[in-house]
Amino acid sequence: MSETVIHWYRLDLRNSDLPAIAAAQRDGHKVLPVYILDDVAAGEWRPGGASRWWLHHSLQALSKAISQQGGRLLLRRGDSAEVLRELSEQTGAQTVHCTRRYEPWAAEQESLVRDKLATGGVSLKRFPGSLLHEPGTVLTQGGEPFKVFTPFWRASLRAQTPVPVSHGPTAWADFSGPGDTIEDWQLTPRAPDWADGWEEHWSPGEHGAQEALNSFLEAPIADYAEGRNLPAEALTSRLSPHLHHGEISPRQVFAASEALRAQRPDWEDALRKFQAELGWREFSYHLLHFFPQIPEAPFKAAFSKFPWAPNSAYLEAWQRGQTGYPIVDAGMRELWQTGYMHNRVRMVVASFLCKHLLQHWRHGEDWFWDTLVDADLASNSCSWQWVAGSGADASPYFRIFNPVTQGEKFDKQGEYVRRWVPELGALPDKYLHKPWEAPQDVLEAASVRLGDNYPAPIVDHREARQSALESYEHVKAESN
DNA sequence: TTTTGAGTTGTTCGA
DNA sequence: GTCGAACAACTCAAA
Repeated sequence: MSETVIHWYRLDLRNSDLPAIAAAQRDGHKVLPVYILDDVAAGEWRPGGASRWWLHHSLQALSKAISQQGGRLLLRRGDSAEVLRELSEQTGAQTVHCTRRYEPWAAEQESLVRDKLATGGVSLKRFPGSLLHEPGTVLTQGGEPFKVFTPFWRASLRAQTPVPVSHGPTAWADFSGPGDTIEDWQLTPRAPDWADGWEEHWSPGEHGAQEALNSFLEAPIADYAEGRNLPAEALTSRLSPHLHHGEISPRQVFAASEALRAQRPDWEDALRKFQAELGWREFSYHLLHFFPQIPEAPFKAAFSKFPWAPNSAYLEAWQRGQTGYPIVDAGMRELWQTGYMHNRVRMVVASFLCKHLLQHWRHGEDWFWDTLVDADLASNSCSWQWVAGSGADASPYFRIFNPVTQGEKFDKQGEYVRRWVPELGALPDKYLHKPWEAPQDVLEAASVRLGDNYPAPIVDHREARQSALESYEHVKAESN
């Protein structure tokens, strides 16, 4: 008689390349799938608004896929350890499987669950599945964690090539006990529904993830090396929310890119660059594992003395896309309207918040956490620290993005700015990224009234750059 | 242990 | 308009 194993779904919302499920199949067990909404355990880092919208749709997709295979995804809310204990009691399951997570709170949660289950003689088995290499397996020759990306990624590429595990259809267990419906959880916004229309931008779920990968590798990859910097173009993979929720695994993405690399030597450069983006995700998780303070405190201690200049009006102008710098405002509005922002623009807006406005990177981290559909603790916190200069292998302090130059370089025709900042739509290209330099008659012809229907720049670039450089001098003095 | 080479994504200035 | 150098010095990783 086959045993029942509980699969505790978390950020592994798929049914392929899932070692935890593969193991249950191998042993001939039936699988009872459960997802538990446990906001208390996650605390401050429970999913933000945009992520909850994604989670809602991703769980719907997973639930549908499992039903089509004759199973039922059980939804429960509450303390994970308690829910799992109760379920194992009700079903007689001796084992709970899960895919390992690496956030400090989640690692802690796994220990608590393991201990609680153990009191009833039930064991928790944790499996890999969300990374190419488990943290701790890629180390320097001295056995230390890498703190620089390039050597880390080179060592990762030298390590055994990660290959997806294949498994067949799962034998889902019957269970008729009570469960919530996804609607009960009210994960999507109402009044106002700020996510209205997002279904047009995204297809959450395993199927959507595979489609995104396939269509990316079919064509956009060819121009990726350069094209990935152009925010108006659809030349990035947009896989980040799928990867975050585990609808596709990095091993599947890596394997697909390796297969293509063997076929298309002319895409070598583009594919290597794309793989390196998976590398940054790996590096962030690796850093979070070894330095669990990263979401809260500067990686470089000297930065705890950085003279941030809190200013809620600046912060709010940035959040609302009202800084008067078109490329910054376009990015912040894309974020608010779609739950996403192009990578190039993320760097520009982040640099602007930290360096031009001298607002603490944690404000940016919090805002992105709430508004991004791909909000991921590891990537988000490591990337904010990278921009701020306080992180591992961080951007040098004197690297301060000029929002005008960035706009003119990567959004030459102004297509991106016009899409998200329509009030500037009629300005000629020449002034689109710096409307304050346009002659009065040009502004009038374009119906742009600075300080009225579009803000004047809230800070002067040259002055802001100067004071940022001076602030960093302060950090340097502190570290001596 | 010491030394050496290298380090995601930029900007500004002056020739 | 284009190009190279300076920016400022430090830490990391490997030889």
